[in-house]
Amino acid sequence: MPDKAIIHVVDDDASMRGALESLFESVGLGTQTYGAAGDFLAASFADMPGCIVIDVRLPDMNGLDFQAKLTQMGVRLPVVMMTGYGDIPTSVRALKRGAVDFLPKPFRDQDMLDAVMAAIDRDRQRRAIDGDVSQVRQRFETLSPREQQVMLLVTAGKMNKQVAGDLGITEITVKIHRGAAMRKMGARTLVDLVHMAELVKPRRP
Amino acid sequence: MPDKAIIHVVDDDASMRGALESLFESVGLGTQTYGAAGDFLAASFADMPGCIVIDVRLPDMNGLDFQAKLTQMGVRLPVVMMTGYGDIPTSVRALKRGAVDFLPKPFRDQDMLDAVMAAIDRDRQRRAIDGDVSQVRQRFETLSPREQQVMLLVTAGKMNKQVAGDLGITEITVKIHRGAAMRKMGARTLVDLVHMAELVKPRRP
DNA sequence: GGCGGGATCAAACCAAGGTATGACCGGCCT
DNA sequence: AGGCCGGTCATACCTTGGTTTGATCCCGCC
Repeated sequence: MPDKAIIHVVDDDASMRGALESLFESVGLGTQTYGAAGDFLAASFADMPGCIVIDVRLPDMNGLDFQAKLTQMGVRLPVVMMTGYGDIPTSVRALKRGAVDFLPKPFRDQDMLDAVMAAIDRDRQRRAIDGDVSQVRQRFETLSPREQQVMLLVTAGKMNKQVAGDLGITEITVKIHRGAAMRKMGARTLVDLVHMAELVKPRRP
Repeated sequence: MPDKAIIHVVDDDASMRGALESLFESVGLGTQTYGAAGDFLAASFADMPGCIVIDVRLPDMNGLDFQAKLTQMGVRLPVVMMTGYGDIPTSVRALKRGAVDFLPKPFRDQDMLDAVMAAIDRDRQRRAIDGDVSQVRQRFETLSPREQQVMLLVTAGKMNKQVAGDLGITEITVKIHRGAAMRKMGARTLVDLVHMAELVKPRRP
């Protein structure tokens, strides 16, 4: 494990914060606590792997709005919801919006730990994927505009001469751009380049 | 729309079955009703697009077991759960296992229709993807064993001579198998073949 | 026995991919 | 002005990809 996971606990009940903190610390998980949703959103924290454990009903914000806020702010930590007075529609909505779990209070320690572990796992997976994608995107940005065009056309299955035709240039020039793209992207083969182009293009949120 | 969607309603309450049937029919959705989970599971039906609407608490089976049974039987219709006496953990479990929605009774007609529409949509998307995948897999099966091997190695980025080395044959033979694979798979370019190999290989359930 | 399919290989040939060298141009920054 | 970068192109040369023709071998099936 490179980074220790951090659990962000958001609850207005101080005793609950304390209980969760000692629970998480007891299994070696780092913990950060907040008394209000706003406190968390205002806090700047290193973007470390982990998750958020939050009560759906807080004085300053409800869980659904909190989720929306996170999305809007680009915070992509998985969320585990808990509640003392929740109803089914709320739990359904939370899960549909991506919450990992939804625990009614009181819950068993083990259930909370299971939920948190699942959330951390999801976060690690997302980070691994996002890391690859952004690395490839970053390299793609270092290509000159022409090189980018050529790469996209080539990885769409066009032959050099077709690319040349599409761009109104000669095949030789295409070869040069293509070679430069391969070098800069670190692609050994065309197949590699195709897979990278896959990561550059699509949107799947 | 090629096929009309069918909603499978499973509930032991006859009046609920009737109410849902008329609700769905009123918006042009085909409906099939069952008084018990076993009735549905025993019924053989054309695999048409649609979804299942089922009460979580039935005399012969609960909703969670029903979901497991569906998976096991290879029935992949989306499930909308409903209940009169559900609790949050049940709803959470159902959604985590893939249910599209979970509606407490009584529900508003519009909520049920929204859920069913979302489920049908999900089903159509799945069918579209599955259709492509199984079509490619089917074509892949028509390749001779050698052609399959060559195709997989080539789409992994290996050069013909490397493939030849790996398989202990000459480059010429590789070219022949490769050409045959392209023809049989209907791939115009290597890029096409790479994308098809993508569909043949992975598992994502 | 003969027939077909799968697998193997070779020779010959053509098309496409890839690199190196060298050159010219235009814009931009110092 | 000079330098750098991006883009363009050419010539030359080599590697890889891809097809055709033709041939051999083995195996299972009618």
